[in-house]
Amino acid sequence: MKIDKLSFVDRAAAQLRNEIVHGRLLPAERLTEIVLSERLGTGRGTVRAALSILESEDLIVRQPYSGWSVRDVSEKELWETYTLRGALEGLAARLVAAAVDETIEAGITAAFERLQSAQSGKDGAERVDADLNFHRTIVNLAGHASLTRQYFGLSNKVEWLYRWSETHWPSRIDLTSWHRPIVEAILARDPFAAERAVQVHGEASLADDLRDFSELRRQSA
Amino acid sequence: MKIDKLSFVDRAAAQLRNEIVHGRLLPAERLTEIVLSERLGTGRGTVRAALSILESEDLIVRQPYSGWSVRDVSEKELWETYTLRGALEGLAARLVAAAVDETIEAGITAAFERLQSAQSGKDGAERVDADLNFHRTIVNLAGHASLTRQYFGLSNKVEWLYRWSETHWPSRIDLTSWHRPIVEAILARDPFAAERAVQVHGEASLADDLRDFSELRRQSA
DNA sequence: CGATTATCGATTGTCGACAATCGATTATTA
DNA sequence: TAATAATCGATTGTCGACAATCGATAATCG
Repeated sequence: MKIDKLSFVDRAAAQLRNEIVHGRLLPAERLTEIVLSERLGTGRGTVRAALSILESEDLIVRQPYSGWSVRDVSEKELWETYTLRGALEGLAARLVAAAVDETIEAGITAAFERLQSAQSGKDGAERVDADLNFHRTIVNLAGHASLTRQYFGLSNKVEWLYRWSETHWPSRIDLTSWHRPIVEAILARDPFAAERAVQVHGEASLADDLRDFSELRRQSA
Repeated sequence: MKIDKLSFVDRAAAQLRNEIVHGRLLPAERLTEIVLSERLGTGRGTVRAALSILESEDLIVRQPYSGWSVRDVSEKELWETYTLRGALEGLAARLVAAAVDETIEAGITAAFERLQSAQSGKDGAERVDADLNFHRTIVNLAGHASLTRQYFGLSNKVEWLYRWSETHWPSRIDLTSWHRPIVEAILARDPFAAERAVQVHGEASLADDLRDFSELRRQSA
């Protein structure tokens, strides 16, 4: 019988990824292999391999012979992440809209309904989860393995930035109205409109986050 | 003084990447760490880290406790790679077209002129290089670090598939006419048209490669 | 005193040894 | 004999030790 438990490396990577994305490891925070090795109870080589994975996901940065650190947050980082997401998710939306069937319809509808519930509820964390889930759902329904793979890393960055901004400046955007155009375009089987809706959504999200961020900058300055 | 020579890991990764992209390591070929370790004259841990990098670039595949192998070529692989390239390069073209200045104009023009020279020349390898260079130039001019990074890995896959098809079925497409619409849209500072031109080009390239590939399949069957 | 060089502690880079797992082959047994 | 279990060689997974490099600080020298 084949056992498919995760390797130590994958588990270490998952834990560190989680800590970064949820802000328990702060932006620009220094990461030393031996310290992490002791904290995670695993060898340094293992930690090193895990850090290498997170580097390939662009969550951390390495300076040779000097050290690793969590990426820093900046306006440019926000802009790059959101524009990139627009491009990948735009492709996904186009593909999904061109291949709507029962499965896709059910998946999109369920994700959108979850958004609506979260919108009326008071749970801030669930709002964030539902939002991220909606976008990931679209990508996963596109039937494009490489895209799903690429998007995985990017969506972690999005989640990281999203939670960061949410922690410091909780947003009150209307999840339902912000996402409805995407749902409608997909269900209308209009690839071009779906791609466009995703891009518009991305630009609006970016503007929203950028406003929060510069406000935050102003306060701490 | 700071020495910035590449680490053993990076050098090993570069060499293996090169061998895969140029087809010296065949699609689906099995890679064993100890063998590579002896061939590259470096430790197994180093090779392992290099393989891990190549895996994150989607050039090779790992099966836990079983081994590594070069990715296999398939219609789906071709479709995914080219559609993904279209999305990323589309974003790049849009950004470039929206920010045309002397530098961009010079860069695009130079890349296009190289294409034209290669077109009239007889050197098949130079045709491929010039083509790949043109696309990479657009992305590099977009001023988008994350995009450049993501595109790096993807462009290696494109190069790999391109050379694979070129080896087995040299193409005689007209490089100049295939790329001129992109150049014109960018120089006309029309972001929308530039993105569209890139997508159209991508679809045509895909169709071209797919035709070669199925022909190859037919022959070996 | 200012600039260059040597030293030192801390951290990463590299390697080989040992353990865990896999897949195939052989042995066992109902 | 066919199905199941034990064995074995090959390969990957994990770890700790040692070497290389960095940045800062102290020492040297004009």
